[in-house]
Amino acid sequence: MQSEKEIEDFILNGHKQYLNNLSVDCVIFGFHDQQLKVLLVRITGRKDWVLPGGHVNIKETVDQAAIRVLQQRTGIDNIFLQQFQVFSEPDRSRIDWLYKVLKKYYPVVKKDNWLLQRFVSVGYYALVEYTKVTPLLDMMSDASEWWGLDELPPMLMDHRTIVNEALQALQAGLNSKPIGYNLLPRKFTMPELQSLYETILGKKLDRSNFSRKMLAYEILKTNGDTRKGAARKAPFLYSFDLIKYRKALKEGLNTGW
Amino acid sequence: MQSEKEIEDFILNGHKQYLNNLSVDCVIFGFHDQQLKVLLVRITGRKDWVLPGGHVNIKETVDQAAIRVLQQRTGIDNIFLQQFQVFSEPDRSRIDWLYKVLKKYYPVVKKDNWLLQRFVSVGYYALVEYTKVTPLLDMMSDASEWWGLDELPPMLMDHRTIVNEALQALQAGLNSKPIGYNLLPRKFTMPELQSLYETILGKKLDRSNFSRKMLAYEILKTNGDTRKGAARKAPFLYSFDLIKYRKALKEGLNTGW
DNA sequence: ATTCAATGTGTCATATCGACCAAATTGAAC
DNA sequence: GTTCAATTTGGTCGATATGACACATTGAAT
Repeated sequence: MQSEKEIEDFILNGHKQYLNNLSVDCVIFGFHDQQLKVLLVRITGRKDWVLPGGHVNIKETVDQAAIRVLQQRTGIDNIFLQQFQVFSEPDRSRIDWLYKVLKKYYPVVKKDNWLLQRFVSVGYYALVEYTKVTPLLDMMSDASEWWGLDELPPMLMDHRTIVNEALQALQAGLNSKPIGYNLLPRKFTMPELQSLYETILGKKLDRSNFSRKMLAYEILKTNGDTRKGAARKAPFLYSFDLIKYRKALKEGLNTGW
Repeated sequence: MQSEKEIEDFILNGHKQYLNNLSVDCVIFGFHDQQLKVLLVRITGRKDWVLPGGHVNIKETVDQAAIRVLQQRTGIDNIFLQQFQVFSEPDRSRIDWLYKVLKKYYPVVKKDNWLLQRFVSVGYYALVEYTKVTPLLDMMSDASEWWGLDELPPMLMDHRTIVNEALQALQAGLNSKPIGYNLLPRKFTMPELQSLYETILGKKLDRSNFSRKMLAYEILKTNGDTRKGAARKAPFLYSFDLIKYRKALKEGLNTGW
């Protein structure tokens, strides 16, 4: 993926190719086993985890930088992502720590290296279909795994905060962003959709009423196929009617006024 | 406010004191004559207008930079402000244009000056009480005025876009941010509050139902004082019950779920 | 006294909500 | 094959909220 030579070049000459004080961090959400998960990365030889992130090329927008990072991490194109907040505490970068890590890879690195400056980070949350992701590594990381939101490992810098804020943004966008569409497989059952809503909102919803409401929006379509395989009634398979779905989201799925 | 010497120092040495690729732009909203207004600034000797903005000091957060800009522009402390989006098109900065303007002030400026780099800007919207604002100038601007949203003057770079996005963020936050509180004077009448809602939402609301609903939230308090001065029944003066108001906003003023 | 807008209250049809029940359907157990 | 358990799906119903009006009253200015 990245050669030693490329990394060396990145460390030494990255300041010419990337914006020097700006980075992106991505909270990648997936949904599995009725749980929201986030994809985290472990720095090679370290025990703490970080969010997948990266720098902004001088020729690209911040959104494009985030898309690039996500593509490199998950192997997926066309990921839904949403900018939600800028994180800019002057001392958020843990420069002393980063210096040690860098020095391990590239012993002659100097203290005035561009990577050891202060970085302001643009926070994104991304939604992916859990099963489609193959967590990928690069030379700076030796692990890339899904973690349940309730059992997150120790995370570096302010990354834990970023996850929390991302979750809030996700909750806030439930009725106006295509969250169901991007987090579920193309075909899904009503109970699966409900379970997604329940985990994001953190509360139980009435099964019967939920179904009625979703169907009333007319954003779902089905051809009558069912998901068999268990000793119970086989639930119908639905998929989103994208045209109507997008239209409905523009108005917002609920609120008056 | 700023001496020639200070400006010269800013141009020549600002790159040591401020982040080199990051700025803030503020859409300052006020409410007057039943209209939303934004405070714009005209560059000295130019006819186009820009949003009040500024650079981020290496020791401050982006929020603090925005607060500083707002304070310098309006003379008000404790302004409510809300980050809403990052603007990062690589060519948004109109560097050629900026070069000409700079050169006018400071003829020996060079093309590699830090101000002529690409800037990513964090967009904020701010809410102020219209009457409390005294638009202030600095040496780079020769006018600072309120403009109605329907009659904005030509604006430089992507600032018109930023205003549009800010308005959408404002609308989206109407039920969860203290918008009424920050845009209206401390005491206000029910018709004034309704008019604010109507202009932000861009539609008429039923008077009777609006009043009933607002009072039902129990976020308003009154001591029975009225606003006299017109040939009609004097409307009651209300103010927000901050404790209940904040609590209500946390839940959101409307939606189910 | 007259005018005018603000306010308070009421109604009424309709929509929505939440809670609950009944019917239908599936694989598994026997 | 029949029965059973689990779960989906659809229907009911009362309580509540909404939106659109109507009507009476108030109080300040002139």
